Amino acid sequence: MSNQQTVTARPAGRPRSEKAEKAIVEATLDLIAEGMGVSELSIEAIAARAGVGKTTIYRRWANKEELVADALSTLKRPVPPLPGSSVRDDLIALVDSMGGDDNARNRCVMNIAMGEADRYPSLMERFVKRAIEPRRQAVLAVVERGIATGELRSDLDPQLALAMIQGTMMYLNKWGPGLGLSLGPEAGARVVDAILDGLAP
Amino acid sequence: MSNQQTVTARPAGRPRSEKAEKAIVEATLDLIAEGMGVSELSIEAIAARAGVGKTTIYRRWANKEELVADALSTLKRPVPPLPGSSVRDDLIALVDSMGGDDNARNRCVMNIAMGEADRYPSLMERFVKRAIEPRRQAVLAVVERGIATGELRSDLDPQLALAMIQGTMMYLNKWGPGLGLSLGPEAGARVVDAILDGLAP
Amino acid sequence: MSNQQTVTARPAGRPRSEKAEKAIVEATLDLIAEGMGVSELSIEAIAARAGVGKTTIYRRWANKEELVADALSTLKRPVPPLPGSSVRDDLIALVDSMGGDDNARNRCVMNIAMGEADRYPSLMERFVKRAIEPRRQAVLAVVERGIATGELRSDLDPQLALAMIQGTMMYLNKWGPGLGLSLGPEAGARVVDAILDGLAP
Amino acid sequence: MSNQQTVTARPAGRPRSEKAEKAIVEATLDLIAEGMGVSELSIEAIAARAGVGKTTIYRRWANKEELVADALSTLKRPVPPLPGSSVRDDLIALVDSMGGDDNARNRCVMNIAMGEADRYPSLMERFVKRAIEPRRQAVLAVVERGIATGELRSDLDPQLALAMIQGTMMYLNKWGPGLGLSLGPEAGARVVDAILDGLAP
DNA sequence: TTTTAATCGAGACGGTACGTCCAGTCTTGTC
DNA sequence: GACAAGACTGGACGTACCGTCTCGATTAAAA
Repeated sequence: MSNQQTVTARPAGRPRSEKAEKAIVEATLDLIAEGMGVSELSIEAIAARAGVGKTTIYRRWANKEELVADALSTLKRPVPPLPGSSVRDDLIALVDSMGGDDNARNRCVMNIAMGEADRYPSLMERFVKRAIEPRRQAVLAVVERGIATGELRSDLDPQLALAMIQGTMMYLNKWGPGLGLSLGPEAGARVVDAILDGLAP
Repeated sequence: MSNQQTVTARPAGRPRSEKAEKAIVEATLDLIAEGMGVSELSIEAIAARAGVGKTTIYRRWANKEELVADALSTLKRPVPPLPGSSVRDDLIALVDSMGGDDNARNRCVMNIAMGEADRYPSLMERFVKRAIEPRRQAVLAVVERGIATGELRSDLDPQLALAMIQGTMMYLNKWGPGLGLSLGPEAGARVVDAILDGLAP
Repeated sequence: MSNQQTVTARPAGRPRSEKAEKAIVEATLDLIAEGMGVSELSIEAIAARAGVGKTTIYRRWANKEELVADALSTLKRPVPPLPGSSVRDDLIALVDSMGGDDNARNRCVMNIAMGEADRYPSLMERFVKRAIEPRRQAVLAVVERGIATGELRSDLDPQLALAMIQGTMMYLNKWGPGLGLSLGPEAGARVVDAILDGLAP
Repeated sequence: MSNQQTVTARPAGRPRSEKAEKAIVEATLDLIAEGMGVSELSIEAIAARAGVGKTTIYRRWANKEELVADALSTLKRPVPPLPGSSVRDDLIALVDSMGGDDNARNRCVMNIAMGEADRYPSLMERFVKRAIEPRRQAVLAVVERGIATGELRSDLDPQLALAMIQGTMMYLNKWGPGLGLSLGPEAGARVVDAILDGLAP
């Protein structure tokens, strides 16, 4: 008689609440944004803030790191569209998109997360894969195209170029404010020019 | 006549044991080196490892961060002696001294610490002051001297140059190994040359 | 219609484990019986002995006194059945039941507890209410019945009589052994007779 | 030659300060009188209150019990002078002297001490010897004299009589207030008469 | 007068237990 | 079954005292 059969068999029982999931992720990001570091973060605090039982969290994530990694992934900024007019313009676009974030919470969370990333192996792994790697690939592509078009030196090691570009950006991101160097909208061009031209006269 | 007067009057009571202090710091570094992150680190474990009462720790440091900051400070690598022959040689010396550390434990601890640093405000502050800032000053001095002697472009923003040099080094330090770029002895020159010459042909 | 309503609504969440509660009380009594005084008793030792987390203890009792008071209450010896044949027989029954306790642990615990009782106000209060007062009431009833039936002097102050009976018993209980006066089975009658007849010829 | 010889050779070095000793005992009694039980009492608190180093306490007493026992001994009330006119008068004098104490602190301390006494073996032993036993001997002497003079029954067991007298007094001392029975000046006679006459008509 | 030696106060030492907090798991009744 | 609520064991937290141990400074008899 009843041979009703879905392809991906919907499991019996009450389905998991998407609302709860969203509330948990939001609560996690809120708490991080409020200055709570990843290790100060407590599952209990997240559950309370999200109005959710601890079980509901542990049913979805094995531990805090998994949860935080997932939560941060929801913030990953997509690589910005590149004008493509020149290597310089593309890099400026990338630098600018890195520095500014309209959403204060997101920037705050990203900064905190970056700092803690390498203490939490699985967080690191996931976070790198979803948020860092795509950006790296984009920069790498620009560099390689530049070498091909002759805009960049032909003997350049792409990885080293990458290190210069991203390292400088990250350094400024982290220490810049304390040095009177902000990554404001007009600063992108200056930074990119310095990298392109080098220090020697 | 005898108005002899000690400058800093020794406080009453039994003086604090330097041996205990040393044991605590060593235990802390050992545990960090064994892979225990700063937040996994427990005062009780440190006390047990050091063969010391918890009180003896709390008498000296208000909390874990203070202790870790102090412990890390004992590892601060001195800025290497600079040859002074040229900006290039000086920078190579600085880059090389950053990459390598004979003591495996120290390198391990430093790496872990750097990663966690900005999650612990006071740790950060102290650590920066004692271990980062001296190095920054050294690089800055080299850059400024280079501008003065004409070895570097005269229109260079010293802070921006700093960001390029240190940012690149830190990036390579952190991500380099995973990219096939090690900061080995011969690599220093390549990196410094790339920075000095820039990416443009 | 269906306005069915339980009087005391069962609270949400997992109910407290009766097994744990029992284990805690037993562990407490065991430790006291093993000679540990109330103040030597440590919550940690109780938790370990009971195989229970400290939290589980603190969830139920605010502090050591509350726990000990409750634990002792479980030992309260019921007032023995009184023959009722005469005041003398009833008092002998009461005196006898006080002296002997088949359960060595219980006697030990009671003795220790009695000694410490008045140092712990709340312990005292609870312990008196549950273990002392019923006995007092029983003696008082016997005395008052004796006055009514003419077995005791009609001008007797019942409270004073009570003091004589129980004070003498307690004194013997505490100091008797050191004076060659035990409250053995045959002794009850002698004591009661002395109290009834007075010291005067 | 040097035949100089003191009987009790005064030891070399600075003699112990009597002032410190007195201050320690006073501080101990003060703290007990302020409601601190013997086990709540801390050596550190005593030292602080007495303005004395902990060493100075431990040099004189091996532990808290020894100190408390000694401190209480300084409060021992002497057995009152007995009129000697009759057993009844003597007992009344004894009962009265037990109930009242001009010094509120002393009474308070005694009450607390009595309650805790048997939890601290050495305290108990010393306290009994110095404060309880003399009184017991006095009562015993009165009883034995009474038997000899015929004021008391000739077949009386002196120890049992003792138990009745002191047990009743102690019971009233402890529980009396809560029962509306105080050991005030006029009450002594009533109590003694009840004991002497017995409960039977 | 100068030792010499035991005392003093202060306070650090290695420990034990405190009462709190949270992790990660388990157990209810309801949806 | 998933859900919230909340109990469970376990373990680190930072505090308070324990009884012991240095310290430099007194203090008084012996040399």
